Amino acid sequence: MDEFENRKAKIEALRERGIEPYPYRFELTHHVSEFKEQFEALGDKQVSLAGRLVARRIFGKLIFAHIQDETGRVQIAIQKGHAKIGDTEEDAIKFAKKDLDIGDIIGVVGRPFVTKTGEKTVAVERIYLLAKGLRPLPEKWHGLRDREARYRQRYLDLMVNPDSREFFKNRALAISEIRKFFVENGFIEFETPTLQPIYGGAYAKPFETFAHALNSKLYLRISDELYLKRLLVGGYERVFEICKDFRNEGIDRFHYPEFTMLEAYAAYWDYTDMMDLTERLLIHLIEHFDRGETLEFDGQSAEVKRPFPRIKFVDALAEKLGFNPLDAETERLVEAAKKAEINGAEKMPRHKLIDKLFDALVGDHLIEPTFVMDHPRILSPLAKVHREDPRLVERFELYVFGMELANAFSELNDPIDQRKRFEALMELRGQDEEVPNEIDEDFLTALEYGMPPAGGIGIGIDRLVMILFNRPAIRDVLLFPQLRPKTD
RNA sequence: GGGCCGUUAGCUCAGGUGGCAGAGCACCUGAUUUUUAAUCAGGGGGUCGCAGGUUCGAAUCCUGCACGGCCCA
Repeated sequence: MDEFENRKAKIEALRERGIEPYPYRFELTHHVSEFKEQFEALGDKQVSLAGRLVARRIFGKLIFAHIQDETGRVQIAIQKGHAKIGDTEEDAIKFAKKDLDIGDIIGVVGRPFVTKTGEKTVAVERIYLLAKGLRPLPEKWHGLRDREARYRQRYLDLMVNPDSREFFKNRALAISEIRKFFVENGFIEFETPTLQPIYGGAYAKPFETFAHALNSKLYLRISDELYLKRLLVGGYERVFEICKDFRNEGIDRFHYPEFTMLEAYAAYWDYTDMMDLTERLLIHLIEHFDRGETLEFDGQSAEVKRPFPRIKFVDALAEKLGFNPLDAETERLVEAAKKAEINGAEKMPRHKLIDKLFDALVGDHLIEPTFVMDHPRILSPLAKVHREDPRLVERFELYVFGMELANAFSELNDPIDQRKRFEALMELRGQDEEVPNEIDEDFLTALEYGMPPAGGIGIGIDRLVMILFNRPAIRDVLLFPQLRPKTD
């Protein structure tokens, strides 16, 4: 009989003895961390704790075991003549030896005491089975190492790898902290559609679906930009949203088709105000999580100090190329792209060439948080033309450890110019499959009613938590990454 | 899409040149009232990712496929 069958048999045996292996409720007085923190003050007071039985050492008439709850592990001691099964008067020593298994969820009622070796322990008076576990836990010493298993069965990873449990909690706390930061800065969080009839606000291949009730094709959002801007038109002045965006593209260490994005827009701001907000946010998070002045990521380190260095897109690229990319013949850019080992350069539209060249020659090498400013106009159809140079737009991207972490504009609010930019973009359709399916006329109508001048930003939350907590692969910051179905 | 690497017990991993499939943890039986990777004695557990091929004989060599990882596109 294998372990699974063995444990299943125990369920029936327990029920026959009147012990329910899946009862409804248990009254806790303390979590493990509270029990340990309040230990001295507790004196001889009765406590009750619950958690998963994760280790057990049997000495005949005495058993030491550890239970694990969300806050940590604590030792419990079950002594013959002192501990009873549940609410009965039956001695619990044999129950704890034979009926319980490592992996079961149990509750204990008992009193604090310190062992010979000084460990804070619960002397058990009553022990309750709260949920029988049927499967053996992964190895107690090495935990669950296999990456595939950790992704496919994240619950096991969380159960046995404390690092993993801590990280995902921190991710959640970071997102709460980001929300708090924006709210404290006067922003209101709104919810905009995930299903959109026209995908826009970014360049990306969308996921498509069909709504029977509307008899129409819909797309999962690649961005929420055009909806948040409608809210500015409607009269809200500072808006943001943290949501999933979907891009039907490749998966690698830095890209995943379903990712978490923050977008925020502030009326009467320009991109310099957004830069200031971005710096403050990043510094705030680093301080909140006590990460020090130097971030470590994937074997590299970066000093994070205000103000972040600021470089100009065109100047930085021109320096690497030896010529100005804006004036250069396209052939010259193709040649440079080949030299930089960018594949498929011949077929690339000009804007893409410049984008790829920038990443390869400049962006990938920006380790410390750096603002790259004032991009060529063609790359940025939603940004306002630069107030000093009409070939550029007012835009910045924040690069950290070679990754693009944020993207912000002085938002284009001139409806005539916006229409021209969309039309220019539509001419690229066919050349570039990431161009939107059609012009969002309703968005243009909204702009025609007047949108205040505004600064806007998008921040990749997955990447942000990657650098904040030094997790160098995006799958390691996602709880349940998609994998192909496993066959045998 | 291309290159390289991996897949062996529930988990962590060994298994030169082809020759009876192993260890530790976990599990089962017994002993054990201060252990904490408890200890001692004994025991059970395998479609070696899947499918073919070569061979007297394949976990091992070859081919294809699946899944995963890393790098490139």
